[in-house]
Amino acid sequence: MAQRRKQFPFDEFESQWQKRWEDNKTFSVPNPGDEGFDADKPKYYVLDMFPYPSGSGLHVGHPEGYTATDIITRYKRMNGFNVLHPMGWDAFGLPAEQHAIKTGEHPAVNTENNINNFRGQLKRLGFAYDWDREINTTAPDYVRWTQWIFLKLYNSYYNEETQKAQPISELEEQGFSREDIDNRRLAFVAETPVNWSPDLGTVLANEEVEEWRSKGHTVERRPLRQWMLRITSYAQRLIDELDDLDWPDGIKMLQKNWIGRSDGAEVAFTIDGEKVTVFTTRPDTLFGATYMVLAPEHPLVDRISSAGQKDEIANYQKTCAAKSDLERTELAKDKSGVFTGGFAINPVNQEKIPVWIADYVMMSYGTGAIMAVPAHDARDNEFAEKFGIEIIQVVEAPEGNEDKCFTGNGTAINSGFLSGLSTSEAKDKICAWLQERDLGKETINYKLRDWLFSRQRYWGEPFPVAWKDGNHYAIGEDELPLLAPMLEDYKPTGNPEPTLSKATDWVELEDGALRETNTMPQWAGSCWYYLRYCDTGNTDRFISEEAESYWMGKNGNPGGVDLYIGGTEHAVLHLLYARFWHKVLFDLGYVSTPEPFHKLVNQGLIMGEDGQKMSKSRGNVVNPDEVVELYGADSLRLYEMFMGPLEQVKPWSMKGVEGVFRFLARVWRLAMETNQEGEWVISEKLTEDEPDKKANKAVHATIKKVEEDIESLSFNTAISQMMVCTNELTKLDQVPVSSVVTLLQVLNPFAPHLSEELNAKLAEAFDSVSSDELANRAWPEFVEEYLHEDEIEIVIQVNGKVRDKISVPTEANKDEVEKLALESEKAQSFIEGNTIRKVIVVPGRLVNIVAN
RNA sequence: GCCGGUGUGGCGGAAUUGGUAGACGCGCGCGAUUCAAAAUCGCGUUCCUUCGGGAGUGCGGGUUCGAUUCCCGCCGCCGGUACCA
Repeated sequence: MAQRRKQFPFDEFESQWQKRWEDNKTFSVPNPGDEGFDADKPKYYVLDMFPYPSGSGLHVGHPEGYTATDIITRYKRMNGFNVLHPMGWDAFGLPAEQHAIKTGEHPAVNTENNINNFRGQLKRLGFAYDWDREINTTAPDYVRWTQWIFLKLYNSYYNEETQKAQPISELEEQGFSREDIDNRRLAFVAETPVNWSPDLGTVLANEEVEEWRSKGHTVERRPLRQWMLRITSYAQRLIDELDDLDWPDGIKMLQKNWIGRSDGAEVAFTIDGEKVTVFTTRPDTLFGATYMVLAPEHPLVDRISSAGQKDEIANYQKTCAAKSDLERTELAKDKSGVFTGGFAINPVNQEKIPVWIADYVMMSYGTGAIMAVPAHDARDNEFAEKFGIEIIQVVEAPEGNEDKCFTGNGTAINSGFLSGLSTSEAKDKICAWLQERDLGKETINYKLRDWLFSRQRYWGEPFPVAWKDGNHYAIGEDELPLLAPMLEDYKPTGNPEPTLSKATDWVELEDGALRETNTMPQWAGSCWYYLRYCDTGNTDRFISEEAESYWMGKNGNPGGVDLYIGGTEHAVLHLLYARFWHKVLFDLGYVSTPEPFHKLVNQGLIMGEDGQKMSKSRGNVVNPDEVVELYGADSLRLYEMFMGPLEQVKPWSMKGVEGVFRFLARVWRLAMETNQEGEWVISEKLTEDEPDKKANKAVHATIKKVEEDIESLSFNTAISQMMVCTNELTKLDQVPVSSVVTLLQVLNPFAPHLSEELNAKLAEAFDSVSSDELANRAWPEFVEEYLHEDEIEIVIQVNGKVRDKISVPTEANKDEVEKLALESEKAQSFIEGNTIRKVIVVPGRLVNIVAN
């Protein structure tokens, strides 16, 4: 069977250019102090979310973001920036460990294989990464600094007065006890109810639970002693400091909601002389509190429940404890609860109200106790109706509101000294009243919990910590990295005992101390990788001061990573964790900005050809390798950028790939044609004559448009403009070489292989064409004059409807245009019989004649 | 439920501060080239039409000389979150 001739020989030249870039280190960028570093150039740091090198290799979603950053990288380089554009591997993770359990092969081996595969795939797409800066989170020289940063967290506390992290040694100097100090570390041990997954053999962070559950794993709540990171101290800063970031509003909102600030008050009730504090966001409704609810796990439940209720209470507590979170929320829409037999005194009116326990109140939020105001809270209302508890209205809704249970702002009624006040006035007044009597105070609560940081897996960074006599202590920085030992058997223990505990030789230290056997979660490595890229090989520091200050510093910029592109799935995980670590490092003086990522862009998901999410089971997965094989890397890159707006979700189309492939072939044929023997030779149509007006206009309009579109990340419209330009040039009988080369220059960031290849071929044939690589040249400047038209088309509307189009000199003034428009016969035929009321002239666009 | 996003031809998608709706690409149709096909090139392609025009950007209103764009009220789809007091 005859081989179908390729429209252009991408399979021959793409790999050659890739090799050349690699051999010449075309995209390596020196650091301050290095040879070849040009301090006069401004810096630009473009970052991709680095991939987890899975066994299945790259999918089409990866090149979407990576091509976008690649275009920016190449474009910024051409515009005189020192561009940092690195790539690496987020390589700790469960699949490699599962593989080890199955085969007995060390996870590092499997990880290495996967990385080699990923690297090869990325290189075949021609990305302009500085491969000298490649990092791997599992490499000892990386683990070393992850552990080092952990020790910074361990050895710091949050000073509430200065609102920043400070060295723990300050507390030692102030004579705090060991226990107090340990309780204030940013990395600390606590026994709390955690998310334990028996089949994964590890605990999970709140942020991770949903993901694993959706993959079919069970997750249950269980009290365990674990390492935690005090992210809650940063809750307010993590909200406030979002303001100056150039992030999508949606992502900011997601983070804010996740952190979940609510403003309210704590109010002290008394039960049998025992003080019980509740948290409420509506202290103004205190007069409407008709019962109180404690969380089933509330420590006071035992003491206050009456003898007659004890059994029922105990039963209910047992049922709740056995329920998973899922059952307690999604499945249990119905309210349940038990009366304790106890009564609480409402401080504002001394009313005795019944105290219940119910699982709609969570021990982990607020104080684990609420005052229930069934008239103005939907949940309390439902509960009160079910159990027949009194409902007292204390807020009058504004006119027109008919809600059965009004939860908005209104006017206080039946509320003693608050009656008649607006909700916000009443809040202020009651808070002041409570505060005066020492019965309560204004409080802010956050949904955010401290970050559960330990895992029971093998394939993660060990904690640089050991235990002796029940106390933990940090191992010396000089002992880092602390690497996990080889194991015969990587199987989880099946209970919360970490896998590493099997390595008894490793665990037991000479002085009788025992190593911590938990490991860090996969997030640890990604919390600071963007810093390591700045100074990859540094063996003295995680990042040098000079490198940090140049790449991450302000230098007249907003500071931090200038552009960060990745998927939305990390909105509340990686992006929140990394911001937290960065702020700690900032407080301790290691980095120069409070935020790591100045501008964030989320690329939209690429769906399958059927419009469904790509998945193996649906059989709609597109393999990028196959696309490269059939159409070349440039086609894949170009297609993914042409599909639609970067941030939008969009379906794949193989026909669409063919479309951009055809476009590239047209560009190719602008410069090349086949001779009698069927070989590619320089096109006869090319000329070294000066481009005429038409050619200049086409090319310079393209420079302008592509430039604007790259700046706004509107790659799809930039490509469409280049298509227009190519079509225009193709139509010419004589094609000016200089015009073609300029088109190749603006196309280069998008389709680097083809554009370089053609430029090289043209350079051989024409003296006027430089043989310098396009990648190293300056971005062309468009000439405004070439864009100028002598005549422009003006639309003539009558009563807002287009009736005619006329050509007028560009310089024509309003009156002239109006005059010409009124002379239009077509327009007149529509005006006939009516009087002209008004004529609107929009210069350069249209004339609208209003007549009736 | 709440929060966010989104809705434009047969399809992916374009449209400066409100100013020619449908750029560009796909698909489709017709033609050229060819022994034939592929590839390529050219033309056409929102719908309706009595060929004068008329309608049209999820639906219903409003502001305006003029609305895909601004305002009010609905509806659909996608994502996040879910008893957070």
